Amino acid sequence: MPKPAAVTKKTVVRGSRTGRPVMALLDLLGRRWTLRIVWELRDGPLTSRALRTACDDASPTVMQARLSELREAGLVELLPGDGYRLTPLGRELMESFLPLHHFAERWSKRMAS
Amino acid sequence: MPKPAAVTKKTVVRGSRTGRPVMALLDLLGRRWTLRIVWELRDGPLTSRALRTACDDASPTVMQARLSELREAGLVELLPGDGYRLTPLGRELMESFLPLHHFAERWSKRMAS
DNA sequence: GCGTATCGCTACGTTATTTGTAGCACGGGA
DNA sequence: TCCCGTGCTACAAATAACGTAGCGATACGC
Repeated sequence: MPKPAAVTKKTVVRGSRTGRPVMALLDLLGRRWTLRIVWELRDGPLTSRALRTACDDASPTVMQARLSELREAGLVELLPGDGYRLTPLGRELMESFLPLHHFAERWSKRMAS
Repeated sequence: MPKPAAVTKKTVVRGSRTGRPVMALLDLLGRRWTLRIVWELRDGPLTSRALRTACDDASPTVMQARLSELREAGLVELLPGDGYRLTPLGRELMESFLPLHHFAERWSKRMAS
């Protein structure tokens, strides 16, 4: 097993030495594809391969790693038959991200001008 | 590629920069230390070294790379004498991030139990 | 049964990114 | 002058991600 428990073993290390939860979240979300995965799951469950396709065909290696981390973080769950979906907690995360989505629109317009 | 549209649910955009601002933001923030830098600048300007110390002593190489990206994105600026600080736009980003900060608290409590 | 398809997931070699350490040029005091 | 602190960079080592292939399991149609 190459990567059994990344979140509770490494993430929390790098992020939460000070005990601030936001650091752990910053560390978890500051990895490639993590935020994207949550974002792509906003409209419903996706199979691992559909998720991979949705995420610019990210490599399955890192995809599985992120999914394991997100599952261990209680944000994503696997439903046999339907694929992956956000847990209620993961949905909270997604909704908390919405202001950033709206900011992206303003940011884009501001940068274009 | 192998799967055109197995999931007819959303037909997700492929390519982060093909038109959706949120993808560009996701791409920018999905890099190590980027979100952390914005977060650490929330209370005022910091010198590059103070910022590095605040960010768990991140290497100066990646620090400068992120700062260049953030400056190019119009989110951070350098004031000769005071160090780096958020631009008004960067402050908007930081405020948009606050819900995620609050979520982190709930997430931490939920995970602890 | 068999062949084929999908699913979640993994092995492994190659490539890209990050790290750690050292150091540069510049400027502002003492 | 020398000493600091600033922003910033070089460069090899370590790490993370990529890309391709493939596994075992499951579910179909034949």
